Amino acid sequence: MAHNTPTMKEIAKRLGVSVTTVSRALQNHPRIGLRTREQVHELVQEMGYVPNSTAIYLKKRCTFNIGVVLPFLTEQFFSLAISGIEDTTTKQGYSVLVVQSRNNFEREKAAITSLIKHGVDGIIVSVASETQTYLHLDEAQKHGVPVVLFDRVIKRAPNSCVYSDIVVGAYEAIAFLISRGLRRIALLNGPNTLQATEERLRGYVKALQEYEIPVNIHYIKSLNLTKEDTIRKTNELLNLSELPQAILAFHDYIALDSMQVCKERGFRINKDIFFVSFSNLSFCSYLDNPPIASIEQFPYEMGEKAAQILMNDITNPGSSIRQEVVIKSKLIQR
Amino acid sequence: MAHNTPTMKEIAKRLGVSVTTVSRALQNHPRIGLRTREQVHELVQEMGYVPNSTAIYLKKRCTFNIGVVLPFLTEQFFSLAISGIEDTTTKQGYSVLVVQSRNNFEREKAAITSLIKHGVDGIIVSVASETQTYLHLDEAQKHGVPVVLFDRVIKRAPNSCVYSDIVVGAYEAIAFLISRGLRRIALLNGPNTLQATEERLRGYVKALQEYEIPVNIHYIKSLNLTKEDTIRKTNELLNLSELPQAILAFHDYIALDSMQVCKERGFRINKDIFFVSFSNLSFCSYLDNPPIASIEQFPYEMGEKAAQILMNDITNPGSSIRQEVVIKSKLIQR
DNA sequence: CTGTTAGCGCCTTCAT
DNA sequence: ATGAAGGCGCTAACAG
Repeated sequence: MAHNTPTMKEIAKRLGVSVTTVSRALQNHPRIGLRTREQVHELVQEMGYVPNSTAIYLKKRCTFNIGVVLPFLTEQFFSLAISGIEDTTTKQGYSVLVVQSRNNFEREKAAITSLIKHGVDGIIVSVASETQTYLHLDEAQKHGVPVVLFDRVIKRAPNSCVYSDIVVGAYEAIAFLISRGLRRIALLNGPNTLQATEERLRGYVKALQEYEIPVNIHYIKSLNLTKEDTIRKTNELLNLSELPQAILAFHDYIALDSMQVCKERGFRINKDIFFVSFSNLSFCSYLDNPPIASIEQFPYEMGEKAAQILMNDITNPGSSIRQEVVIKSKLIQR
Repeated sequence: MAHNTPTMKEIAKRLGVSVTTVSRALQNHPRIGLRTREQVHELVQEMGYVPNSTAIYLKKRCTFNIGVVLPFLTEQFFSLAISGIEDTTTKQGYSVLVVQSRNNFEREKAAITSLIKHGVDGIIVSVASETQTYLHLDEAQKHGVPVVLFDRVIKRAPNSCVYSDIVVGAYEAIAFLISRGLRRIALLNGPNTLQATEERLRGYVKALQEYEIPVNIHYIKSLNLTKEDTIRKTNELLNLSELPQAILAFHDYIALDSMQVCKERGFRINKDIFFVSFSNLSFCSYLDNPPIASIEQFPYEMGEKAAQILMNDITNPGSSIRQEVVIKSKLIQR
């Protein structure tokens, strides 16, 4: 329970100077004797002195920690986003506190409270599928802790946010399938609480309408993102008298589970039924029959951008205006 | 740059009591007026007071943060381990600072220094493939920050560590292949710096010897865990006049890349050449031809155990004796 | 039951 | 060029 790092006080004592002098030497303050500065730096090396950022916090009011709250680290999409966040924040001396919400609203709320308690200087959030409100984000703002949302954003929230142009992505995916001569296209969509769900639907409908294909309500399923639900809804699609020829999945994980159901029921992937999905996860390249296309959303870049905005909000608390950044997605054919 | 959380001082002022009283009320100190306590709690709610753990740190000498350093969050193995760590530490009010080393020693070293600077109470490390020394871990110990290693451990290090019984795992994997009638078995092993590499080799050799199969030195390759190297070494194996019938891979990611090379060169997976690997990653179940067996290493449990040991080291700094915990692995046939 | 005092490690005026 | 003093938010003796 006790860090025993040497303190400035000890260095000062061994050098027979005041703590102030040591402090200034460490900050390369101009008005300090060259000789003294050198001695201090030597001793710092020798004693392995590390400044106590916790104490600095009390003065400067910042911990150089930021918090990240997201559904699952195990989804590559999010771990890539973390990498983007980490790379831009560490450059500025910030570390990253990671908490998983597991798509549970209560956990998400607790995570944010906990992060505030731990004194983070800012928070980046990708909300849980359950989350329907942004009041828990307000709490952070109230404490002067800026919040930036990414990917799973709540657009009516007052926070800056970074997300990809899902409507366009979904539109292009459907257009691609239609160009392949497919017309009966189903949509395994996400939970209705998510903005991203609505946008996929918009792109889907838009493309169908443009190509004058009637929208079949039975082809549109809303999932809660659990495996069981994916299996159930896929079976519902496969039980229809007018079988869909293709499925646009909410993301690759959903596609994978759905594809498995199809295979088990004797459908040949990308022959009897085609798949297109979001995320473009790298491991799909190992599949014999991956989705024929996937919408790359550049999670690393999204994390990067979100971190940049947050860093800016932290550094210039005054000038922080709400930003909405759209990362262009890209349809990758396989 | 400024958290504007209400402080105890303000609560005290509004209630016309001293800060101490508020402090005690908050801790449910026995010697405090019931009435006062209630008033304090009410005001805390109303003002949204959150204790400043940074300030508490100065007294208690603990930040309730722990650091985790590991190669890649994008490897499911590690993100599962994080979940195990997170679940056991959050129970005790600790948060997790995550830093990725990307298998680079310098990054790992910098990560540890940074974590110390951020005042973490303890650190959990899975070392980079490049790492050959544990001197950078000593630095933490010197600062009174306990360190626990997991999975990628350095066993001659003075730290507690948690790892799986790789020798047994490799042995069972090879025995399994032999029981399938395969005798020419190659080993795509990890970098020689890792303990885990040597252990895989031990298990491999032991099994072959027990079944009186000569060890062919050309069947044993040491990889640096990059994709390029995996491709190169797999090609070397496939160029041998006596082709291996099976390959034991360092882990599933290696197996996947290696399998792809085999496929490209016209070998049929699990017909012409069989694969077995470590990790038992969930997404392998989506493959048409996954490795016929994989050694499950229970990363979640490993993280959990490492966190438990660390929590104990932090809470009882005196009684911390070096522990070495072995998590039993399990051969999963597919 | 409550208040006073001192101090955790560091930074920042204000003096010297 | 250097020191002394005060304070960031909180806790913990020590007094009442």
